[in-house]
Amino acid sequence: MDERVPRNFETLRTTILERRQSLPKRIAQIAAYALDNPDDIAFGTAASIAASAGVQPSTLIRFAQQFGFDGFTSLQLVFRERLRERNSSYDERLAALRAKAEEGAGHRAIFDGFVAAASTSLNDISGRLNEDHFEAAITLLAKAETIYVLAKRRSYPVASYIAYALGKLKIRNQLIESAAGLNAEMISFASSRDAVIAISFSPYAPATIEEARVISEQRVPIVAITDSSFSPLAQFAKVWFEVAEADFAGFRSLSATMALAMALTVAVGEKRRDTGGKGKA
Amino acid sequence: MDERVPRNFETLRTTILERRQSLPKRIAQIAAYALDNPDDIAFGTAASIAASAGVQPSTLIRFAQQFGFDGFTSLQLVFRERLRERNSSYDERLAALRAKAEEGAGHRAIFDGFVAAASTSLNDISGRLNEDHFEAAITLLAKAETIYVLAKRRSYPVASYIAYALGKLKIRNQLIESAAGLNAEMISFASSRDAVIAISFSPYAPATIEEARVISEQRVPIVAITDSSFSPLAQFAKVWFEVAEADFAGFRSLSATMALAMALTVAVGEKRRDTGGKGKA
DNA sequence: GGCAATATGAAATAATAATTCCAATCGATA
DNA sequence: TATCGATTGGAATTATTATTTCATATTGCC
Repeated sequence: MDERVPRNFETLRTTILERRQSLPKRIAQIAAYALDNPDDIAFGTAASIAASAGVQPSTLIRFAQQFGFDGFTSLQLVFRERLRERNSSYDERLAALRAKAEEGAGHRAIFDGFVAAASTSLNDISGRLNEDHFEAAITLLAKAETIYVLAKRRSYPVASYIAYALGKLKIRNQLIESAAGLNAEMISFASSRDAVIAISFSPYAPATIEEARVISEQRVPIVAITDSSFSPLAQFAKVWFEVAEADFAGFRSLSATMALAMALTVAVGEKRRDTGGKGKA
Repeated sequence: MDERVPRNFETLRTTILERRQSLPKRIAQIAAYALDNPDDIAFGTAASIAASAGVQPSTLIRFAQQFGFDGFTSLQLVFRERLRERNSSYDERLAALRAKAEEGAGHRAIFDGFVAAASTSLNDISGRLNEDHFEAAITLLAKAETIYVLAKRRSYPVASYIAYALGKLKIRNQLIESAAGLNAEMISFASSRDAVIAISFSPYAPATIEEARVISEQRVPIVAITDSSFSPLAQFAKVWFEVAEADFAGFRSLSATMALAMALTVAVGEKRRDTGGKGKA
């Protein structure tokens, strides 16, 4: 009999499929599990995998031996190698986009650069959102009578979209935008029954920070979206989110911030509907 | 001080980079190794990693503790999780996000939904951009003395970002935004030596359409970003782009539009620099 | 230059995990 | 249905690996 040890995942896979019919019941069970959950094999321990697959650890070892390995450990190496090698197509594509963009191949490259930056940012935030903070922010905002939205300059587009969406959801809101002197007055109306969404990224617009400070002194709770824990916004905020946006050509993406902002807004709208109407519960 | 344990790789990475300067020598050595060889951390044993990084295993554990983990094992989990996630292909991940979002599993699902919508839109536009149109638009805008930016409601955030970016690039521009009656007057100043970027999606804001009509009658060339060839904007435009944004919970993403807008803006800036300054060549 | 606090190395120990072993069960065959 | 060989479960054993400890070195500070 041909007693080659499958050195790579594909060979192993083929071998397993070939012999599938003639395998003992429990061994076949593991075989199926292994092909369905290769990541678990790569990371798990013999005991944990065996439990997930519904067999005994010893059976797992028999499975490995059946296919010419000398134990579970060497079988596992194949599954780990696979993970190392299989560089995700997504990241490759992104890297390619970025590379093309960076070598400056015309205007198309600029476009690719911005698409790549946006994708990267989204990808990033998707794994990074702190759910507790998210829930806390929603709860806080859902209770507010009026939601003030505070952002300048680069962050202003996000604020204006939040204001638009809040309006559509019939949630009372006030955009604090004007570069003129009306802000101070607007802010002075805010009370602890209201709430603020403040957005600012480095270099932080001084006006945003100052207004956030004033408003926090009025005991209005603040939800901040910013870019690091050292952000001056963070210290005034009840809840804050760290969003790392990738940049291109000196302009940072807004896609992650936008996605977070939209999610917050819609979630607040939903929560209000559930708890029956606006204002403090 | 807020001593959160970085639960995902990106957060950890950021934290490491932030503290890099203040870390003890050997710890820093491991930090560098970890960021350079994340796969090794994911798969190796404490001893093997320590050897590769040129330190003692105990130092590796101290490194983990320094960052809030209770030992090497829990640190390693972060590196493993990263591999797991990286490895699912882009489309798989998107599908998973969307599925989770659609089965309505709480607020987190809302967030996932918006991230998925944004990613989808970006993915879409990336393969779809017409390069000739793109070049034409850039040429047209680069020649303009003043670039007027025209958008309301949902599209307004994009317009405001364009205006911000144009400003940063020192390109004269005028945002036509006010809901009050000043727009007509503003528009009346525009001439054929200027240009317009107009953005509108169904349901098209009547004001945008009307203003586009008027301005096109003044022979001001228009670059439009809209959502279909039936868009009333398209008929007034010299060049127009079709952008299909995915939506979630009734709110469409803006990510593709944003990326296109940024690319246009920056490309125009670049073209102007190349052809020596602003205005008509 | 001396002292305290911090960092490091190396080995001992504790924990965890893989493997082996043996008894029990199952299944085919006569 | 009795029997043999193959298969399986579960605990015992062995191995590997993480963690702790403690002595030593280094650094920062007065």
